[in-house]
Amino acid sequence: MNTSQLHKIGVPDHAIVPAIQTIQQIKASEHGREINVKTLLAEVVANPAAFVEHEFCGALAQLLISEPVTSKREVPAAYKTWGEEIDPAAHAQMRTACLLPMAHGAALMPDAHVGYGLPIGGVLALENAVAPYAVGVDIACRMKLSVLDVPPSELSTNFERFRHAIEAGTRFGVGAVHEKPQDHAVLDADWNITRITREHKDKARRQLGTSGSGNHFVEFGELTLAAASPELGLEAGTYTALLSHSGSRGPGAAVCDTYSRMAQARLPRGCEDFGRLAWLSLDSEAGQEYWAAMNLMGDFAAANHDVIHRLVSKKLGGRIIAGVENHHNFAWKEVHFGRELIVHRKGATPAGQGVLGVIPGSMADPAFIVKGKGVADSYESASHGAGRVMSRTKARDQFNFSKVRKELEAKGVRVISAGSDEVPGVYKNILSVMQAQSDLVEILARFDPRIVKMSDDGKAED
DNA sequence: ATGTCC
Repeated sequence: MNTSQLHKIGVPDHAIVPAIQTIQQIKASEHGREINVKTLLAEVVANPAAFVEHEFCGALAQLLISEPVTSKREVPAAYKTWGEEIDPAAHAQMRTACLLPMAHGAALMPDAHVGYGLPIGGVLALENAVAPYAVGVDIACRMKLSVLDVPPSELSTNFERFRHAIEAGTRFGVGAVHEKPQDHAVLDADWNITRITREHKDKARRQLGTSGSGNHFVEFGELTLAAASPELGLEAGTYTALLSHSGSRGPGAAVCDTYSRMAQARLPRGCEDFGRLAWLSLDSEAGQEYWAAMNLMGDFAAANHDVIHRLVSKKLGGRIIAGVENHHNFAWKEVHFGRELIVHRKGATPAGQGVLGVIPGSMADPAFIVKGKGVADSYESASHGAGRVMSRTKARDQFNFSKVRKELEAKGVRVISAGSDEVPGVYKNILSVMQAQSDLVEILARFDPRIVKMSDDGKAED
């Protein structure tokens, strides 16, 4: 039996080596070949007390019984909150996260709402451990904005040209792929670092350049700079820009699922009820594997946006003259308060001193290019958007998209497609959210959406 | 947010 088979029958990390030694002793013994070691070890794991006198399994059983209890923190780590009117359930999730044994601290962004394990809009700093659901299902869900050398006046006069560029350049929906697979250097990376990335490489190839579902979008809009920006390399003025919101699609979801299951199965005694907040030590093999796979998914998600922008700008016949991009579901090794920490941002924008990012509002409201101020208490983070105020199911009951579409057209926003669960009314006011984090980020430019495409299957969660 | 092997 190998390590992963032993994990599968419930042998904890610290008992793997003794378990292998036990198997070797059994196999070397007189009747060893007649014994089904897998069944035997499973019985020992299930009820170690019954095996303490066992000829071969006694030592292993004793080790399993004396398995140390890992204590939750007695007092939760502190976290600071930006913004008002955050769901008490999101605060409850954050307090639970702050009880993790290796929690250093956390922060809640003004767009926070309930998610699996950690709230979306949550920042969590752990010591030497990574929690897959504190990164999120969509590993490296991210934003990319490209400024194009196309006059912005075209946005209102030439809808068909922009619509065609989006429709031809990307694909929407759960499971969406490009019929003609695209290529990118990320496919030359080593996808054999883990079994799950190896098995998803072909799907990654087919999904390069796709936008998925839920809150993901591709849109054209008008970018306004009130002043020249040396950071962006642009003069004051208005520009046509392309903005996309997508992530690591199927491969990233598979990585999260695989390693979160593994982490949950290995929660130590005393910590079983952390559920989806389960973590992997970076000293463990599984932790190292997740870290490597997560980083590959970061590169894949960036490549995904690269391909979207390459294809859409080519179909449009425009040239990219400037741009900004950032992950907002990811974990980084960073130094804060003089310590190296694993900073998880799940629906949070990196906002270190001088770091650029994009924070979108909704299809009817502006997105902002921001520059971080490096505030320590937020672990140098900001929100990743406006934040939902309404569940998707409630939104689908409450809104009729064809009616909303007309209202949006009156405001100068043309929607190619979208679901009723993504109408502007399901989001907080982005201007209030930006106000609530004005100490965290400075606004460099404003992007007003004009031509929007989202998935219309409206089934996914963010 | 994903895809249909808990």
